[in-house]
Amino acid sequence: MAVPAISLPAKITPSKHPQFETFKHRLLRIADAGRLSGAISTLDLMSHRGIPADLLTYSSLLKSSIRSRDLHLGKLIHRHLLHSGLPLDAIVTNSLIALYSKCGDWDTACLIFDQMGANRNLVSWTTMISSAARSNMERTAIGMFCEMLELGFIPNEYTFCGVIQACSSSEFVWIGLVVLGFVIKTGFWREDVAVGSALIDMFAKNGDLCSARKVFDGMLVRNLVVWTLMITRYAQRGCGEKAIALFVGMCLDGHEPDRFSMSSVLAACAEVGSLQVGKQLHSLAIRIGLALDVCVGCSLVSMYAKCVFGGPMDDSRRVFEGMPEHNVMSWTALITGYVQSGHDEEALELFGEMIREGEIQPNHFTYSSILKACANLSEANIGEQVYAHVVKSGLTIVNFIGNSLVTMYAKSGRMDEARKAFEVLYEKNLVSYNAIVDGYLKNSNSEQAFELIHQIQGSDFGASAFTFASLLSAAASIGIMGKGQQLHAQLLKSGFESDTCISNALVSMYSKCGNIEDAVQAFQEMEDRNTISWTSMITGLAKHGHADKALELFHSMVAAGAKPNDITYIAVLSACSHVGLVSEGRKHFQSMKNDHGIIPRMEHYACMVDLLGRAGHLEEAIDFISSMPVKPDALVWRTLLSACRTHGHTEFGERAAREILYQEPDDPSAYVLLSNLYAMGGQWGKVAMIRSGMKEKSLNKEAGLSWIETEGNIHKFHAGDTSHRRSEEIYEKLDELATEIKRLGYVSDTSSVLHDVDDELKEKYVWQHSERLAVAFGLISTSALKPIRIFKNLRVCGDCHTAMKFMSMVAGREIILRDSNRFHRIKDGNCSCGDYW
DNA sequence: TTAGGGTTAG
Repeated sequence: MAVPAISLPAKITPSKHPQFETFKHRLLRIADAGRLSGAISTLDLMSHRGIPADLLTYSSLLKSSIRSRDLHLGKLIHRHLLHSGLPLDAIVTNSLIALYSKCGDWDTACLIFDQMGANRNLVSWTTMISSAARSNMERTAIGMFCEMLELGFIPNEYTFCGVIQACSSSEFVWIGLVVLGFVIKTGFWREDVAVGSALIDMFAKNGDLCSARKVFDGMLVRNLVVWTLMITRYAQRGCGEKAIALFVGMCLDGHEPDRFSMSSVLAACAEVGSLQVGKQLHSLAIRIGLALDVCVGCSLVSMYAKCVFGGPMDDSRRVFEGMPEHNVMSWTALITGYVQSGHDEEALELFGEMIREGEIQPNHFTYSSILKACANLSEANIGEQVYAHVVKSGLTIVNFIGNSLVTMYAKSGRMDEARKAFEVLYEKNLVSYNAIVDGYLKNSNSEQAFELIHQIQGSDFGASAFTFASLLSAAASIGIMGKGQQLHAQLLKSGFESDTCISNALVSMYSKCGNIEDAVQAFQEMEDRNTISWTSMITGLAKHGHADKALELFHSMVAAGAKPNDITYIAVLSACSHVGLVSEGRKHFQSMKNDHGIIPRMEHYACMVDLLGRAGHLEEAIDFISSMPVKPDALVWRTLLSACRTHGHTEFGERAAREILYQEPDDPSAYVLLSNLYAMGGQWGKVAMIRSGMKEKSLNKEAGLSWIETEGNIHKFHAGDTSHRRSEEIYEKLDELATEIKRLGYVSDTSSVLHDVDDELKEKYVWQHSERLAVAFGLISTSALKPIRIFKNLRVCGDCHTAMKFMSMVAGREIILRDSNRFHRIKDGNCSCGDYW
């Protein structure tokens, strides 16, 4: 249908009415102050008295209604404009387009734009393109940009901003690169801050921080907004150190930080975990009068929470209490801080306080954090009560609340309920899938997990950098390297491979799948390394038993100026403990506190106990525990108990078990470790007592499970399993192996068998352990050239470890076993752990 | 007198 074009008047005759100037002045004042409700009555009064307003006034009023996104008032002004009978010029028509498109009435905007016909100018096109880009109609925006070019319009810096924004979506980045060619020719990217910002954002959103930085460095003019943008993107992409460095550069360049840049750099600082930098930023915020800003306040609360690593929340609390007013965000920031730093009970208390005060209603973020606290505490019952509140507030369709519910059930081991919550989710996203997959993995149901991973790949989430990172971590946790390699190949085509998060996920995937060589390669190929990259590599090397290389890499990390965090130190300490470098470990533990200001968490203390205990320094381990400034938790005692079991120290072992059971009376692992310890010493009476105690409490030892991937399928085995379709062949292979390795001198060590039964039966028990079934299956079903990769949910048993060394000799195959603790690379009768594990 | 860029909590 042809739409008649609006004809423009040759000249607008100015109003001659004596009161015109007075009213015009009043209207412009109203528009300036944004008090638009008065404008309509003034317009009414003017039309009543026969005083026409002019187009300039209407434009100002429209601009003001656009600024406040007030479509209702904008429409009233539009109606007045039509009644005035003034012939509309391009300027006021463009303002109308902007009004409707920015307020979400896209159809009306299009109608007005269509009616303009030949009178459309560059501003009309630009308005439409920018609005489409902002409303997630990237395809429309790009289509209009092309149409505009065909009509002969030359885009200016405003137009480029709009179209570049549209190209930020990963699907259209390739068009963005074509547009970049244009922009480079015009020089806009260097001279115009908005074009530069749009480009930086396009690259940053697609994970290419290097190109974003190149644009930033090439810009001739930089204002606070551009600096802030670059700082924010670094912070969001896990490059906290760079964000902080840039913030310093910004201040040196003479820009005083505002609430935006301050909030972002605080987030960066939280990510890096540097309390020292955080405190400096806090005092800067106080000096320049930003500390009382709500936004900055929230960032301070969460910065302190993240930087103390589970230590006291005093600083966060003080900032919160010093805030002049509280809103739902500040409450949520504090509650989330408590949850993130492991103070789940306090988080629940605070939530109760918030509800009791009743002035501020929790929102979806608050609920999500509280559900997480319930998950951590395995308090599914309280969680259900919280969820009742969610239902009442009508927030059930908020995706991540549903996800938190799934996580909560999954963490409490209630997988049926988790699955139900997952199935009824209003919208399933990757986080939902990750929550349920993770639940299945933790509860040893790899088939269900694997099936869901297939579903994820078949779904149309659209591959984003985040998708890849999640899929890689799913592949890593279950150990399906085939899937991980497929993802790696897809990544190379997708253009995400330069994303630091992705590269980190690749390093971790390869190392968790037992392929340390490819992990090292992925690490070496990285363009940008952050704390997580270094930490992942150090962890990988440590788990694979390359403690020397792990420590060497740690020194390179520090030399390269990257800042180790609490997790880095867990890797470093565990590297020392895996090879028994006791004094080196002690040194690192001191340096962590003294040189890097990292307050040790329970995990660090447990690492130290592990280091001392494994090396047989049990007395020192006990002394170390007594000297701890915080009350040792069950993890610390469990670590000691495990060391006592290794070294057969019954007295300390009993003490450790008492402490564990005092804190966690239903912990099956304490019973199992203790009964293993008694079994080692042949104290069968005590073993029987423990077992009957467990039976009374109906506690079950976590079942040992091993699995192996062949051609994308997971084959899972439990001890004595006969359910596999090739079970007969598997047992035949096992028998064959048994004969051969006994000839080579293998003698079965049955001390890990709990039962007081005769030796022959014990031998049968260990011989059918899940890891051996998996190895036998690997031998009959995989190529002789590749290593056999086995995964086990618990620690490998001593006898299986010995048997596998013999098996690697007779079969001439390398066996790579990942147990719950580390990797064992077994070749020609030797294991990379050096039998120290 | 019309068109463009940045912020906190999951």
